[in-house]
Amino acid sequence: MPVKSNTPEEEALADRRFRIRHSAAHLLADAVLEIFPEAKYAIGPPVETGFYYDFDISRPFTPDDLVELEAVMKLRVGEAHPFEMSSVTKDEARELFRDQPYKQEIIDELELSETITTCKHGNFLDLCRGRHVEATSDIPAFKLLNVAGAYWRGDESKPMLQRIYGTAWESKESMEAHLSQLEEAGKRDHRILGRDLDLFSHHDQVGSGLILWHPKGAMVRSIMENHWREQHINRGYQLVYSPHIGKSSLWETSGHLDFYRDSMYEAMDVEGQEYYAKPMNCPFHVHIYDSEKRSYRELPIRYTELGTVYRYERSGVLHGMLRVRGFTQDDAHIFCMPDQIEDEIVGVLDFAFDLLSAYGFQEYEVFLSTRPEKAVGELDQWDLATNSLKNALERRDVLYSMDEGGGAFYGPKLDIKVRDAIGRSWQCSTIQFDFNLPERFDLKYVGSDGQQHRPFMVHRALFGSLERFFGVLIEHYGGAFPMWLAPTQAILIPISDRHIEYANEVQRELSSDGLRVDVDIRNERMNQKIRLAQMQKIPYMLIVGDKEKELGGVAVRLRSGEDLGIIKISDLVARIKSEIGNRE
RNA sequence: GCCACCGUAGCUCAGUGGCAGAGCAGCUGUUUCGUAAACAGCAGGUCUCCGGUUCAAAUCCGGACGGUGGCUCCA
Repeated sequence: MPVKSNTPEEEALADRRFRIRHSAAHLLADAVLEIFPEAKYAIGPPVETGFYYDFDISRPFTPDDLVELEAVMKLRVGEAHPFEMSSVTKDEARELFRDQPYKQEIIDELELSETITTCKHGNFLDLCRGRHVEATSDIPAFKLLNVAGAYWRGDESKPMLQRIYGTAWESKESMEAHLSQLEEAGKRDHRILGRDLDLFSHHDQVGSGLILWHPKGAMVRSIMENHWREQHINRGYQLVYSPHIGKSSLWETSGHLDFYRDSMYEAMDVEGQEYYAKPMNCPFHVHIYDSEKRSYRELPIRYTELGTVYRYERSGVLHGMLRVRGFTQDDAHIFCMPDQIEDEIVGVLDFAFDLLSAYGFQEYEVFLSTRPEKAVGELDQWDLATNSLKNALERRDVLYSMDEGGGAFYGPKLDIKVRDAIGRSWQCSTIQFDFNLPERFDLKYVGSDGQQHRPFMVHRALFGSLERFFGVLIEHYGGAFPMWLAPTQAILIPISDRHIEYANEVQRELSSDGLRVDVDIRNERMNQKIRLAQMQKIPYMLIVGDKEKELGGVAVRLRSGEDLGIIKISDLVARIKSEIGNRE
């Protein structure tokens, strides 16, 4: 279920790539200094599929500069300079990099006990802790890709540097494969498919980060929602609904106005009272819990809602459906007793993997985040919660990575990332403990001992948000939704006008079986109709002409291009229904 | 928000100071066709918006809004 750990061969390749990319970064800095001697160089690490290097330079780099820089780098590869590491003292390092303020800053932060190492190739020297290839000639393939601004140390109060991104590989073939994967990812871009398939749009006049769901996108969403709702009811969740706004006192009690205000929209005045658009659903669910005295016999209580929230996101971070300002979380809050926690977590894990696998996700990465420095709640509660997360993962044999100190201030959490059809990871599900809200709202239940107790509270979302998950799905499927999700499952293509009547007849029959079927009655040739259906990625094209009408069937073409020949209507219905049932 | 780039018809894009363009999509007609684009005609624009320079601005300058790639943050 989760991704497997690496074999020794994979580890060796990863190490080689690290060295190649790190070395390529040195070549880049070398080239930049050659062409722009006044440039200050900052840092240049290897990253997942390449490397980057940050520079402070009087004018931004242009695409033409990249071409020139690449040429210098190629020259260095040809010159076959060895990479030579040496150790220096802190004072020597300061002297070597006396004109380089960013290097000085790094040197200042190094402990005295640490060995400071430098790396030299040709005339270029960099502060560097190492792992390179032998010589500049050992970089078989690289390419500079783009330029972007990046804050020094990722801190927006610090100066903005110019970052050059590149990619580097152990062979030309691997690089070509990577570049064509980028191209493939480009073709799957949900923003483009969203328009081409008429799924959703944005409009200037509506506002950035706000989605308009068109009928086809809304059809897919409503199928997802129905399936989701059914699953939740089966698993003992209770559906709730809550409003989109709430009074300031609610957000004061919840603490959102203290801790989350930057992400909330300004208050609106209603008869002298301040109301806020909700950035989260939890305070409402908490009040439903608190609407009567709760007994231990009622627990666990699981409330769930497709709750639409509004969060202020800075304009630069908005991205299609993946990062928006108004979105619908598939939220749930579980209230339970300490001894129920572990089973609840196991239940959520099973649910998450089950739901995600319905969408064709088979590989996951799981991250467990523990207590940060600043946190609320008792230590023993944190331990109990963290251990129950660990135990649940172990009971289900799920491999996971630890993110020590990466939890929220109010509780530890589990995040699940899915791996999509072309190998990219997307954060979806999250399971978070909350020691803060039960305290702030003074939540209680009466235990078997007749005493008042504080319940544990767990937030969880499986899709994360419908907008984001839908965007991921579009890219995962490349727009070709499986039968159960396809907004149009089949399209009838009459060969000439005289076949329209029969096509309509077949459509009525298929529709009465609950299938989503259109008829292309445009005055166009069959080829044109097939072309449109192909581009719309409709699973089944049903061609009807004289032969089909006579035999009482349809000629079936799949979007893969496969021609199934003439099939009887009843057989077709059975076939489609079986695909829907299997979520193929 | 910050850095860079971009904004011309529904979409993709030409047009570097002198009459606003093409392909696809749309509409009308002709055609009635066997597995990825029939043919013809028509229509479609405040060149994102506001201001400035100029005899003259899609084009040059400033600002706003929107988008793209990153940074920070995150569902």
